[in-house]
Amino acid sequence: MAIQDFSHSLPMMLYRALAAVMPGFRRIFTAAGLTEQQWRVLRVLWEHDEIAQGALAALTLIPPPSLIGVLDRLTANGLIERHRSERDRRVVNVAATRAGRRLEEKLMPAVAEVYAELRASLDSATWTRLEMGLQRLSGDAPLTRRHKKRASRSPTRSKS
Amino acid sequence: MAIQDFSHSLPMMLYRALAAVMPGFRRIFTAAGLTEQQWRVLRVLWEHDEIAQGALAALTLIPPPSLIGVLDRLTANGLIERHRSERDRRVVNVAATRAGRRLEEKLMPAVAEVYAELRASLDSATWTRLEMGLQRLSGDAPLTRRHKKRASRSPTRSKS
DNA sequence: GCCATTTAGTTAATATATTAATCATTGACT
DNA sequence: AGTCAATGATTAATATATTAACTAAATGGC
Repeated sequence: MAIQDFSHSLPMMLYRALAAVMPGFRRIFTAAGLTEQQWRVLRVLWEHDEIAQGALAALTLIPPPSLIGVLDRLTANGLIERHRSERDRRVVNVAATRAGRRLEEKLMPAVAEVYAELRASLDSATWTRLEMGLQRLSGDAPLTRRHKKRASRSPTRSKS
Repeated sequence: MAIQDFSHSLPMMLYRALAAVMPGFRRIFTAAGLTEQQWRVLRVLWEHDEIAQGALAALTLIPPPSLIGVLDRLTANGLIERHRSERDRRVVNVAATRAGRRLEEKLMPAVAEVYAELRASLDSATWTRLEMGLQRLSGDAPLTRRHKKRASRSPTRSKS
């Protein structure tokens, strides 16, 4: 019966949640001349110094064919650089340029502020349960707060 | 601090949840020669007989400029029809053709099955809390189970 | 050391998203 | 009636998503 009502199906609720949440952030990106995908790439590069395109695609959730064009435009704007790996010549590593890194200080404060407002729009229990539900959907480890696992994937990965 | 870790930001968690959930459904659509957006349009038309494009865009979450092309292709495939309203000649009404309606019986069972599996992959409390959190994000009425509202939007709208 | 297989990127073709601008029609107001 | 602002749909330009195919480089046998 739940699925009968299309508008209240889980996928549509997820899409609506994104449609409600993203415009606030997007305003900041576009004001800086960035698309959402370009922002995501930079956001990851600020946490990683140098990263292979495959890993970048996985972290940004940008499909590899789309990533090509996103990186092309970021390169054209002088925000990133691509270096082919010497050890494995199939791999292309990506890094932010100085200009790309400078955007972090320029944009993160405003984004953090919008994020804080978003966070404040829900009570803490609802927020936590929402995160938990989303993690379960994504196949992530349950991660109940009480028995928190330590570094289930990469060993002692810092959250820089 | 939460926002520091990009991968666990709420938007990325929403995107990851969709990326985890949609492929199961998409397999069914594409096997029937439909895109996800075309499916969404049909899904709404099965519940509505006839609907204006603006309302259709809102219900499917397909932006009006994109909807044009989606409807063009559905029309080309004989699954829908467009009729310009006589009362208000700006309005274009959309309806499923017989072929479009036939797809409901052909596809809904498989989709309902995937949806049931998805539903079963979470315990009922987690599912309910997830839905609640998503509704709050979307600015929907809180809708706590205990004090359920009756038909807040359209009066006694059937959930056919 | 050679070959089949796999892996990391890339290209191609089609469909959709985003933003701004345009067009016809309607409604309100004078 | 006539003008103006608002509405519903559409077009245009650019960016991204999706799927399949393709290339180059590495890897695991044999």
